[in-house]
Amino acid sequence: MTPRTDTDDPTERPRIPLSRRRVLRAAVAIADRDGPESLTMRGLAQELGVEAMSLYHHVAGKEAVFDGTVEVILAEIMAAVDEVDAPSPEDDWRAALRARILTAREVFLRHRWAPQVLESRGTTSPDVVAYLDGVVAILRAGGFSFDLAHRALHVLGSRALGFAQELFRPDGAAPTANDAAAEMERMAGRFPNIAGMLAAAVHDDPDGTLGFCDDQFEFEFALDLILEGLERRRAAS
Amino acid sequence: MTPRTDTDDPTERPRIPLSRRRVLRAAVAIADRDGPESLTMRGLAQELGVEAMSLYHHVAGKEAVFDGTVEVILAEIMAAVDEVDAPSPEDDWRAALRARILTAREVFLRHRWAPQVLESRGTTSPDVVAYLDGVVAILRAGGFSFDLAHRALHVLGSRALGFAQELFRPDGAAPTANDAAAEMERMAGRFPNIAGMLAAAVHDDPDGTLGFCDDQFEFEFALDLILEGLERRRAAS
DNA sequence: ACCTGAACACCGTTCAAGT
DNA sequence: ACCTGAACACCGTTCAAGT
Repeated sequence: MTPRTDTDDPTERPRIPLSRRRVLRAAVAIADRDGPESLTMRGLAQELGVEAMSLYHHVAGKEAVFDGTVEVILAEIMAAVDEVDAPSPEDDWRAALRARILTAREVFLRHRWAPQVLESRGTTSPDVVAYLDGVVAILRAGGFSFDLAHRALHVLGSRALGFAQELFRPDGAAPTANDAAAEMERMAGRFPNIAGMLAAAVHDDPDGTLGFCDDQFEFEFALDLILEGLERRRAAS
Repeated sequence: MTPRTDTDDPTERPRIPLSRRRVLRAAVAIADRDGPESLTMRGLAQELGVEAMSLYHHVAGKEAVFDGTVEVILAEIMAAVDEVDAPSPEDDWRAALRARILTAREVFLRHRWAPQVLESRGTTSPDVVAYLDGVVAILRAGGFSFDLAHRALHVLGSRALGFAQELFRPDGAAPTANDAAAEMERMAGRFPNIAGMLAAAVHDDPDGTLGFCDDQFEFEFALDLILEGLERRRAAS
């Protein structure tokens, strides 16, 4: 007898042995498709054609799986920032840092669930530290003291990794223009200033193709404002 | 027979009827004490001396409970900002906004779990919109166009509510000075720039009483940098 | 060494029944 | 109207057993 089994069924793929790497990649795939709240050990096992208990030979538990997905995302970021060609930080630290951050951002745009999972981790992963080490390297090359670089990390916060807290999230409701108009009417009473802001934005973009906010534009506006403030303090120091 | 039961046991408090308000206050109390991950419907019921199923007469389910805790926190913030006496925004929008934000921050410092729960809500609660309406009101009084006010909300992000993404969270490990030194040694190899930054910070604060970061100082530094950048753009507009 | 089935101790929630 | 007990359909995880 050959060691191969199930030869009668050609649809059965030869079994690839389970590994930590395969488990984590499957976890990222599930989060990409259904969101992180849909990630269960049983579902993850099913995705891999295996029983749930087999996972525990490769990861410590569910929390370790989430830690692992952050690892995968950060690795993707590190690979991306390594390839981008930006000005040397000695010549133009702002352009160098800007390029790094916007490159990292692209990865998070492909994995929109990742910020929430990253923030939910109790402790700072070494991969995040490694990424931030590169940020500090750029600042140092640009003439920052360690102290001012430290300030800079705090000012940037999650923006250093390319994402920002959005307090204003799309409602998802208001599918028709009429609903939107009714919603606006209601808001004008309770929230006159927000309503005025919304009206002004709609005026600038009458088709509303962008929705209320162009996230990329807002992100870059905020980033440039911060980089300018940091450069001002660096020059004064 | 009187309707009162259990008169034999004087420790049994007369039963206060359950209400949405009581349920949500108990939920906040549990989150304050044990963290939001420890909040379960069964535990919440026990805290209220009731069966789990009774809760469903006052809240739709667990997600509604979390929505409700955000409501409670935002109400606390609104009460706090109403009482603070700050410069009129017409005279000094920066001072007025700064005072509002630092007041909101105090509430989050009393409920450190709240940012994560607030961010986990899929949609923007009306209470957050009400708070931001006040922020926009200050900006408008300070001479901002609706458009620039919109930019400002995005730049501030969660900082408008008084909290910021901290990517660098205290490890909790390294309880002894020796452990910390060993940790530093290890970091110097993999993360030379972060390690240098850490060393510089320790040098400035040899007792290490503040830990690595003085959060309040960093928050205000970042806030002031942003307010300055916004004022510059307002003046130029 | 790697995988599994059955079981345990939890969850949120439904439902029919009590008062 | 408000509360409850039993039950259902899930979880993550342990353990002893298989190969």
